[in-house]
Amino acid sequence: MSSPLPPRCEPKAYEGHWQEAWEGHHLFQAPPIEAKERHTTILLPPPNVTGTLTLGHSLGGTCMDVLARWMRMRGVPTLWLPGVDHAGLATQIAVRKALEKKGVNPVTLTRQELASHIEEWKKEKEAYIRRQLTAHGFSLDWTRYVYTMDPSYRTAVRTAFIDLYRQGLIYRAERMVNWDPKIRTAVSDLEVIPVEVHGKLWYIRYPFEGGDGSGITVATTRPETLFGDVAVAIHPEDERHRDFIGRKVHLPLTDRTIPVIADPAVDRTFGNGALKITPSHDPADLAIVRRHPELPQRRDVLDEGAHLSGEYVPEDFRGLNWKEARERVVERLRSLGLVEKEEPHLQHVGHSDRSNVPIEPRLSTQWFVDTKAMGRRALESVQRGEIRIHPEAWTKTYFHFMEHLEDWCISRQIIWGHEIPVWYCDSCHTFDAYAAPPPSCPRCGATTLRPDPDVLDTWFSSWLWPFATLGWPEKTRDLASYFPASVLVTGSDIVFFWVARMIMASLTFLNEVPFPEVFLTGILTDRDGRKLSKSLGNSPDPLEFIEAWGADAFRFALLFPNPVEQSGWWDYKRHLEGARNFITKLWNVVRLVQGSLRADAVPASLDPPVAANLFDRWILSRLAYAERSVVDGLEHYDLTRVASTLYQFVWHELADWYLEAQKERLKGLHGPEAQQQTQAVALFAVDRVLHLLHPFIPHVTEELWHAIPHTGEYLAVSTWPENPRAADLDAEEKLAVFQEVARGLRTLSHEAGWVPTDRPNAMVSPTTETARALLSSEEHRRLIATLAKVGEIQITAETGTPHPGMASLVLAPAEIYLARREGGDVTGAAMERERKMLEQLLSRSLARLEDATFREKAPAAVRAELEAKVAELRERLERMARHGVAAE
RNA sequence: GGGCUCGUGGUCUAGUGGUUAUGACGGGUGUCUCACACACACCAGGUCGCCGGUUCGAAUCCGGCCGAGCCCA
Repeated sequence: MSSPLPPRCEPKAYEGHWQEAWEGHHLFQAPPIEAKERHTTILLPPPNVTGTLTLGHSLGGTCMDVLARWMRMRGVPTLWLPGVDHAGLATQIAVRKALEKKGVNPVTLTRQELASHIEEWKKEKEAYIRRQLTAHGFSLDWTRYVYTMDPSYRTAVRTAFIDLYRQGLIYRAERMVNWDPKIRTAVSDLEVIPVEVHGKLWYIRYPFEGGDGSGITVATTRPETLFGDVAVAIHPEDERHRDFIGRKVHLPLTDRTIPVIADPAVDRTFGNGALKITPSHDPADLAIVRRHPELPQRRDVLDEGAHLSGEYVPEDFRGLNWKEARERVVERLRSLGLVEKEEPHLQHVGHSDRSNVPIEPRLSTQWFVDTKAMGRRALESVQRGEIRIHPEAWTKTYFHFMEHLEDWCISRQIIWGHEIPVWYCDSCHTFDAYAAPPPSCPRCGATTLRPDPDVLDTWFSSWLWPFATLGWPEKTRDLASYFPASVLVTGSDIVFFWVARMIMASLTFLNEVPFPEVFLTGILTDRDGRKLSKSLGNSPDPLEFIEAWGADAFRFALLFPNPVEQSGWWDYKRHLEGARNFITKLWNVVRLVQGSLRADAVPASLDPPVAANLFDRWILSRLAYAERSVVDGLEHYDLTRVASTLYQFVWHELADWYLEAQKERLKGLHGPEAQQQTQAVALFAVDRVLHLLHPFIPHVTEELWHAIPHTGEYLAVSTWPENPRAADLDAEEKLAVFQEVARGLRTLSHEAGWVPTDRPNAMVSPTTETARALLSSEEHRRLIATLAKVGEIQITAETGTPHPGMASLVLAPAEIYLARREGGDVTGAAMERERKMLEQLLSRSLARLEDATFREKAPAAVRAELEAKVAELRERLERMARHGVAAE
């Protein structure tokens, strides 16, 4: 027999204890299994070691833990593998910032020194992240922990690169790339965020060569790039400028002339319809010069840090950053009278996701992945249903993205990351990819090979996550048994960054989709709608919530009452209080049952005990319904619905009605036999509900399970109930009547101004067979009286009769009467409310029934149903009328 | 500019052709009833964004409008 539960639920008293016990007993270690054996693998998106976990991680992690624990309880070998991502650029930036704060100038550090600072940072964050994950109670297999820079993971990255390179799917090329001038690296298309900027549009006159000062006026938002202009372009059919085609204009502030050309890509509605062409600093301009081979194809005037530089820039402008340069250029043009007008201009300027500075389009030599073929396969695998995305609406977005996929720029000019495994030979001017540093050039034998100085985009390592974590390219046992994964749960913000690329990688390297199901959660934001992030400093630390409310309440609060897919502001207080209150309710439910157990109480078995009375039958029926609903919800990843079902069941069925009704029997007030029977059913219900809730709130359920009779060591690995039982409709119908009568009496009592201790006497006259049978039981009558806080309930066969001195209410199954309070007035408000509603309903129903087309076209069943309803309403209203509540 | 979502009581939300429109929070009133005031009981609060269509019947299906959000240019 267990010791009594403390009156209050104190998560701190047991959460850590169970976390240690679970891990100490290796409950979450995935067992070795055969290649095709049934299993569940859940992919934990590896958090970045850049920082620590945010609420978004808590949400996703909770969803995953629910699935993992559920499957484990069903006896399925389950792998949920933890790990962290080195997050190259993000981490490098974070460490540099931290160093600057400490007064260290990161620029003075060598590559090695900076790397060791980053390594130190990583160790610290890694430990904290692990603490955070553990504190949530996540059932991760820590024996398989992976870091994306582990030696084996390095091998995977290198193998993937070389493989694609050999197939010609990775290539090196000079392209217009998105250049981050602050960090001085290329970034991929996905890392460019369009930002609305209130800029200006300058109208600048480019005078005709040798002319009278007249010229063509171009409109530009970037006057500082003027030195890189190679032409002025107009639309070939633009009447305003057509005559100028072929003429030359003087490029202001220089001694050069450039031609006026015609190109259909020019937007006639922008400015005056004349466009300055700067091929080195604008992708659209580059496209135009490619169609005009007679023009210079390249004329760089901005360096890697977005400063004016190079031979085309006049001496006194060199070295200015783009902002200063813009001012200086405009000023000079103005003094020359070449600025015709300037107007405010709202534009979208691409900003770097990482450093938040405007992206400079820049011609640069980079490494790319050719995504055409793999993108197509990844698209088709979803089209064919080999991968299903939830919520389904995302499928369309995925298709749209995959249909417009561009090649992926994977080289980054930073130090933190996986090196590009390519070496250059300066003597024979060749390069190649190698698995290990080559001692000499295989072509010319030179021993002075130079490694590529760049590193790979972090996503080039994380896209291998589903299999690199299992040992690929080695043919490991884990890879054979636990790949592919069963499900991926992640935020909808990385569908393109990560999900799409993992699908491409798995199809490319293993010829298989990485997971059949993708479950996307919403993105939690702050009150202003900004995504929670460590760098913005707007994300609370999950540990704070766990500390204050307990891990279980925190987990439950993330899933309930709002749907997991919902993005937006998470109302902490409201959610956490609700979850805590629910857990307290559960605690007290178990405490009541446990506190009244007889010494002979035995653990619940898998089969339900024999029901001794109506309430037993009813709760077993409701429990069976809850179980079916929970399994159905879990199978459809509808975790919020499951949480809600369990909330309703525990609170409003088990606690509010079953335990209230059975309390006396449970406590032995009706003899040992009744007590024993009731306790068997109560224990069964409690045992079941603890199982059902365990995936959601593992700690408190484990704690409570150990406080009641149980078999087995841990609830975490106890057997999930899988024997669906049918509903007991007869019991449900009877209980509905029971509840209606009890509620009616409460309403009357409250209305008459009675307080619970008054116990006014009541009278009930049943009007249906069910009600008559139900109320013929002395025990039922007594229970209704107890639950409704009334005194004696007298049964009368008389109906439709007002009793002097009593307030009455006409319900469907019965008419109820309650003694009036001395001096209290009886308004009859409840009856009046009811009557109004019924009359409304009646007139609406009659209108439909009298409609000729309805009678002609509606199905017979619908008609019959409506007719029955009308008859019932009429009958009830008539009885009400006899109670003195006349129809208007 | 293109694409995708979504508009249901004060707030959040369930509900894909016939229901007395679900629940939670919040609000009001009463109660410390021996598991729980982190509770119990009762009550108030909705023309389901607007207009039109389909249908015997629309919160639900279709079209338009208005509004909000997300993604991609």
